[in-house]
Amino acid sequence: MDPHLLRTFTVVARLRSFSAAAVELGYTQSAVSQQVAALEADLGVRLLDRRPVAPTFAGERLLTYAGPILLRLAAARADLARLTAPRPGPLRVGTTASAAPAAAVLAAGEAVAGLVLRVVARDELVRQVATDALDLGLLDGFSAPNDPLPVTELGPAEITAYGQQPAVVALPRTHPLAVRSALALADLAVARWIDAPDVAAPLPQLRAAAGTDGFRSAVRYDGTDVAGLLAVVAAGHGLALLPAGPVRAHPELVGVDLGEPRLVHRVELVRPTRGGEGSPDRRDGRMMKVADLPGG
Amino acid sequence: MDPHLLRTFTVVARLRSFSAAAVELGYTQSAVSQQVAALEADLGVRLLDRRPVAPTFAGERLLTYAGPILLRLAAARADLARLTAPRPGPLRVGTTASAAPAAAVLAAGEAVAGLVLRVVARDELVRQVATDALDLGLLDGFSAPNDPLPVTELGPAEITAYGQQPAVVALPRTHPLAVRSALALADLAVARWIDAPDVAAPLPQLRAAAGTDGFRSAVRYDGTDVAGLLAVVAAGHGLALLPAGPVRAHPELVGVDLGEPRLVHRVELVRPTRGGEGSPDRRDGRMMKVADLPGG
DNA sequence: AGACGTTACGAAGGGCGTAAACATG
DNA sequence: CATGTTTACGCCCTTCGTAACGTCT
Repeated sequence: MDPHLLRTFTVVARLRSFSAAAVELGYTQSAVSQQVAALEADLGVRLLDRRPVAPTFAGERLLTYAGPILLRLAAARADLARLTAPRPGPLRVGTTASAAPAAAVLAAGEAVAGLVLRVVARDELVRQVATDALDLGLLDGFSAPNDPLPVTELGPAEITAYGQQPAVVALPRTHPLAVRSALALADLAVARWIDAPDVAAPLPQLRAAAGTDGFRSAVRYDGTDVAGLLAVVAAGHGLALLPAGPVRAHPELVGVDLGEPRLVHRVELVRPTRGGEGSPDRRDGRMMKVADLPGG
Repeated sequence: MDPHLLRTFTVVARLRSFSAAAVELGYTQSAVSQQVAALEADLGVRLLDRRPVAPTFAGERLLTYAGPILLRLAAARADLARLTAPRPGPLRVGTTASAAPAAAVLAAGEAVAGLVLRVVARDELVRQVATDALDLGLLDGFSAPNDPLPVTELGPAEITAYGQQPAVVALPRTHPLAVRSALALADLAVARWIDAPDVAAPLPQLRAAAGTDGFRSAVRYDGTDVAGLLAVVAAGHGLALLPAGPVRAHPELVGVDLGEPRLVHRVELVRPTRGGEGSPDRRDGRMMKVADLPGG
């Protein structure tokens, strides 16, 4: 299973075309055809249906492996390259949207020879730090207090807690529950929620944390900015679990604390391991107490 | 970065000899030398010191990537092979030592055309299920209630909660704390502990969960059986955090519940994904409520 | 001198491109 | 018939083994 073939296969599957893949990869169409045939012969399974081109079931399955494998290969190469020649140029910091305020603070302290701040999606962030497209990443998410965020490990990367703040249920001031001082998550399962996976706590995670079904939503918010979502909540379209900071700063909203299970909004720092050897035991290193962040 | 070269490199690094690696891999010494040279040329770094043969710093680094990459490649191949031809023969169930009782129960229900029960280490278990050396695995560990155990993902494997039981602090009956009905983990940081990472909750995990240092130990227990460790605790060598079942069954020991942070002993079922496509969202699927197991 | 890794060289195999054949709508 | 994939074939490059050559103890 040559990574070369694997890569070609993934491109063909993505573009759903041998010829388009050939162009993207700089091969002839014939070569691509041969590579796919070779991979299929090696594995003894048909991976792609032709005309129209689409992955078979086995092909879909292989795709779930191929991505991580190719990513790790790239990460390994990038890591070794970093060891030999230190990169010149500005510090490239990546951040997920909701961690951007934390990134700004961090960058203010570190900025020396220029700075590039780039807002990227969660998966992209880890990928880019691993492949040396970023020097540093800030990742946000929701978890139990002092619990690490789930991050797919790609090699010896250091992931350290950077800060956390309480997560609160965002409610319009006029909402009947807005007067309460605390709310149990399970009691909110029947409420109407806004599905905003990139900003608020994802609804599946709420279901898991509460151990119940529910948390249904009629409104989906696909943006990455808090301000927009806050407006949607204020308009009464539904609830959302958000970092306390921005909710409390909004004039028309109330942020109500969660009783058990408590959740926090957490920011973690991702960076390539520098001095030490091997990957640190993530479980040990990350469940420590961390300073609470002030603003969102 | 051909996996072939990667594999050769890891073998040379492990055996610390080009010639021995050549024998193990079925190549000539010359070929091994050329492969290593090719890999070094490709990456632009010296990976091995010669005479004596030992990985350089960059080599050590590469080794941390190579293992997972080669494992995933093997897992992918095994997975696709499983899709095409269903394996004949007995059901091969692997289990970590402390999950063996659960495995026995499970096996009793499933046994049809023979059964092989194999006790293996934690890492081996996941590895063997991924590479189709096992059909099924039972994995144990300690975590917060209803929290998944941390398992390195190797592909679309289904990891489901199988059961859990409270974790208790094992104390000799004569111990001053044995009369308490519950104990806070943080208060036990100064006690003497037994370091038994394969049976009891690992001390680093306790430190992490309590958010404090401490949990020092003078005695280490390297076995995988609970009975032996229970005897060591009964002899007064120190404390250990263990599943409630076996502790309560021991005549000379008392098991005291934990206050916050509460911990449970958990058993999870690992098996290759059957019908569905892609890997299920682990975070969603696994934080569900699970039945409590009776015995340990 | 002996053990072990490297280098030189020739043979076999694999992989790519060109071009012709083939399938599908 | 047009578009797009596969097959045939020749060339080149890679990689292995044999064997001669360093080099360290």
